[in-house]
Amino acid sequence: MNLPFKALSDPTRRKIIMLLKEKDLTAGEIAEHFNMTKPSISHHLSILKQADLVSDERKGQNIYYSLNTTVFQELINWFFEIIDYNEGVNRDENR
Amino acid sequence: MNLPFKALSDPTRRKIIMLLKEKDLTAGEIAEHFNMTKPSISHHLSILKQADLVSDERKGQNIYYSLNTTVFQELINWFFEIIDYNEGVNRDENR
DNA sequence: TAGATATTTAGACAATATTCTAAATATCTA
DNA sequence: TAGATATTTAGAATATTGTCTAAATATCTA
Repeated sequence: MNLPFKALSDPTRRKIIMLLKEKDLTAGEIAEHFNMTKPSISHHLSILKQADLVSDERKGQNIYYSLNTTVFQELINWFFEIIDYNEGVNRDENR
Repeated sequence: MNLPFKALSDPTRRKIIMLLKEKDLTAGEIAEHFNMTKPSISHHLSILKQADLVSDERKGQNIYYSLNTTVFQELINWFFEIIDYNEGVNRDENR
């Protein structure tokens, strides 16, 4: 749970996530949205990948990035725990 | 939205949140749970406070810290947007 | 009011993170 | 296979963050 939180702590990476929410994009297309070099964006993508928040797939010369919703679900569960949301969720208290 | 994400990126601060989820605690009681000096914990508390994730209230010599669920709700909404959860939420698509 | 307790503030230092340029790797196409 | 395009890797510079010690502030009580 540490890597995803670290990954989300940077605004550039959160913006990348917002872009990928709309549709899958190549590393180059992502870079176009930022005032930053491609190696820097590549580094951010690598951190998102390590955190398992995105996945990548090469198609010819391009590498397409896409969102990995699984870890986001886990994060949402973490937050629910904080605010003690427990309707419909398996919890000892409900048994 | 930047401060809360930054605040949550540190494991010590997330552990503090987990402690406060159970009950309000003084700065000293919080510090007892960590292998770290009190000034360091105080600094972490200050970051959580700036991010509006916790609030503090002095009672005599002690300062009690407690969780501020509002910002957590906003964070959950941010995550819902990512995974495109939109039941019961006001969205253009539903109009 | 002096001393004890709880906590924060200030300032320094080391560890991490972000960004850059230059170079390397992978793939496509003429 | 040579050159073009897309992307990553390596390494360095700078900025930010986390932690510490020492000192300051606030409150309580004898």
